[in-house]
Amino acid sequence: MKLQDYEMYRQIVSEGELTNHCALIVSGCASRFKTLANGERQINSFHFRGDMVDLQSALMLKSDHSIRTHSPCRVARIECRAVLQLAQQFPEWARVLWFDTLVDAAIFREWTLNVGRRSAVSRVAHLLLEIAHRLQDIGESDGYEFQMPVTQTDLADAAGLSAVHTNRSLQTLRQRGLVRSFGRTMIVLDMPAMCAEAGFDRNYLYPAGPRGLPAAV
Amino acid sequence: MKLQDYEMYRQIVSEGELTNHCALIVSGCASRFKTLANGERQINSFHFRGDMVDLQSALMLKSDHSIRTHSPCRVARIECRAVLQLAQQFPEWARVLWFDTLVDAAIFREWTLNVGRRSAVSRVAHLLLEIAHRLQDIGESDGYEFQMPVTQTDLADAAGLSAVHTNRSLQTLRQRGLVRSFGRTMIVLDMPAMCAEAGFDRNYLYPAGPRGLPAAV
DNA sequence: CGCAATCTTGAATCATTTCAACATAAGTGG
DNA sequence: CCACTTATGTTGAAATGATTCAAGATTGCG
Repeated sequence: MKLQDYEMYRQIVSEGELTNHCALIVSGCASRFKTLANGERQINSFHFRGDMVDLQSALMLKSDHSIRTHSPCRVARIECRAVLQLAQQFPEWARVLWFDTLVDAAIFREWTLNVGRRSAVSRVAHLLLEIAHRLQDIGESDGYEFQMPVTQTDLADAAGLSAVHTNRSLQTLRQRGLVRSFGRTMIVLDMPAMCAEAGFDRNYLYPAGPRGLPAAV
Repeated sequence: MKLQDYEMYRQIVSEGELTNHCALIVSGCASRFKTLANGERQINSFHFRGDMVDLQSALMLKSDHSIRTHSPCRVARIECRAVLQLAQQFPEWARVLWFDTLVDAAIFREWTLNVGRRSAVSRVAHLLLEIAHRLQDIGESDGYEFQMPVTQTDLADAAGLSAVHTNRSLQTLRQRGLVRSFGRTMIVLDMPAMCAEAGFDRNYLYPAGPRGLPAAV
């Protein structure tokens, strides 16, 4: 295992690349994304301190997506072999890793719903609420106020919207008094209304844990 | 383990439900989906013979999504406990199950890209190509010709489009000579053009396997 | 201070949805 | 085998929602 520091907006992993390491984020914010031939980008997930991103590399030779930092990041790079051995030797660890992947998958499903079926305003609201919860988990938010970890352009790539329309959707949320923001600070003013607008149900982030096991990894 | 038969358009699992069993599809076609409060539906994946759908139930108490049949289906229902024990006792099995979940996740990522960033015509083309490959895998297609397992309305719910626009996108593909179809029969006439239109790269379906292991489950 | 990135705005265009109607196919019972 | 019914597919026209482009305002950084 080796610690490695990345600057803001650096690509940690590139689509199609052969991977030898899994990456655990020690500090900062990163995202996983895929791109189209014309360069359009779809962000699949955001990741923060404590997230094991790229866990799939343990079993898959090539990465089907890229990973990029949205801030300076400290990353612990763990050899795939080591992760595999862990899973091989300790069934409890195999289960924890599997569970982590299952949670990932649940988040992807929710995002597909978000991008596929929700209105622009709802999509943006949903993303904000997910970020609020994720940051709360790691003690960087009280669940209402937080520092936006990404730009509106990146938010747009996560929402499947243009940057301009993402901006306008954000304004709608502000005008309706659901959020307030200045600079990078974002504050959810009316949580019930936000959840209603977003159709947000936190369960997908915190699935009732492994049978007979604590849910937390 | 118990075999169970379902009619067409029956819900096998419902969102929020407590689950005791994992489901393996023995025959037929099913889909996983999530719904919005207003009833709009987003299909997350299609499943065919041999697919372990609902594998997540092994570790998660509640289901975050629903599963529905698109044809009469025979399903093998396996107790979650049994699946867990398998993983617990045999590291190879733990690895296989984990790998299956990782492939699932890769497909979800591709779908999010599809729905979030591709044009209507490309989305539909991409879905058709995925279905063609999946059916080829189980010997129900030569990769070009197959029986559409779902209606256009369901295709629309997978593409994140309205049924009407899905129909028109399909017509565009026909007019441009990329596919031909009559009744439920669908034929890809110009595979290179289809792949180009869809931005289709089969790798996400067949990730290079577990290190030192055959990829197939 | 000045540059570069990010955010915001307006107006024109384009893609997609909606609605409502009709056409076709598939399945059911007489 | 036909008439009936229902599900699915197709069409056109109007309305909506989102994108694009190009410009200006603001912020953060060196």
